[in-house]
Amino acid sequence: MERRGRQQKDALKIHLLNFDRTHGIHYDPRMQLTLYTDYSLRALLYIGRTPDRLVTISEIADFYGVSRNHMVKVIHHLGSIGYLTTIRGKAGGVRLARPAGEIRISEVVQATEPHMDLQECFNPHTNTCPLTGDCRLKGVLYQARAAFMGVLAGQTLADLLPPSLEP
Amino acid sequence: MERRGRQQKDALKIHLLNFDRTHGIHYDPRMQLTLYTDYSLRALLYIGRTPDRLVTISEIADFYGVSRNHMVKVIHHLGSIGYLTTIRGKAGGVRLARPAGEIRISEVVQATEPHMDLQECFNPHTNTCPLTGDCRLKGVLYQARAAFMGVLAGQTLADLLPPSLEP
DNA sequence: CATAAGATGCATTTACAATATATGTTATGG
DNA sequence: CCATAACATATATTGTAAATGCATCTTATG
Repeated sequence: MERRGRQQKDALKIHLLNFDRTHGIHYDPRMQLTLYTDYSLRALLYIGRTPDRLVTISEIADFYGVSRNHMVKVIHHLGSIGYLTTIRGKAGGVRLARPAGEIRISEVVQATEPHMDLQECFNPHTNTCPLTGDCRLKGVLYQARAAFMGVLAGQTLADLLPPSLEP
Repeated sequence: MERRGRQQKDALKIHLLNFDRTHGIHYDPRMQLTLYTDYSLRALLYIGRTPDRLVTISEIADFYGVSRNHMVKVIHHLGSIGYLTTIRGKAGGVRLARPAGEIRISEVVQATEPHMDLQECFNPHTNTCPLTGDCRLKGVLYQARAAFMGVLAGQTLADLLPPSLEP
């Protein structure tokens, strides 16, 4: 609510599907990463920028001014898939479980953005489009998605940290 | 509801943010185009495949088995931005307003997918991330998005039609 | 002029991202 | 050894907007 709420309260809101040519305002995208992925990347950035000590979830959430509950789940997930070492108990906290140079951004996005079916036809289980099989659009969208992920595959967390933190 | 509804009723549903490691099921993406864009592209495909006559909105909606209401708005919008010629009245219908080879897929997506802010920091008006300005992630995501759109920019509607329809 | 087509606005539903709450588990430091 | 501070986990609630439905208007033709 926080993030999009402000935007939506300020703006005249006419949904695209309920498009009103007298106002002609378009808003609200879908080609976006979830806030969950956003927070995952931000958490890694923060932790990567603080390599000398453990950081707590509260610290990260406070820094970004976001819900601690969200961050708890983000951190837990990143820990469970091997990006973070989490240490319970008093004086606990989290740190990177691998060198920043080995954390590939495309992999983080894939791990946090469960699937990236751009269109209905990407999921054969739910697809209903009768053109499937005789339609070249899907292939093109696949290529586009591959190009997108290809850029992210060329970057690691280390590449995204400030130069001063480079080894 | 139709499209995602089926998928969601069949599957065990545990939201990623409410991730449950005992089940461990991830679902529900966000890196996807809106159904609105989906329908826009499908409508263009159908109309492009029927170059010899006018087609009606009902015909398109029936073909794909989707809401006619949706399709009405999609067609109207595509008409208002110059992709379609719409003809009212009895014996009316729609046809392409330009040759299929001049309808660039990237432009259709941009016209129907209003903005594509992958992350909060893409919109300076609502951004709250304190790293902005000292964070290299945004630039990388920009590059990735550009790569995505670049692939779509290399394709026109004509490229997506069956070979038999090529001039 | 009845009818079949698109145009338009508004109301409703539903999904789910986001958030909140509650409680459990672990480990340390005094 | 236990109070406390940290992460772990499950469930419930909320808010937004995508998706859909419905009603009516406008246009043109056979």
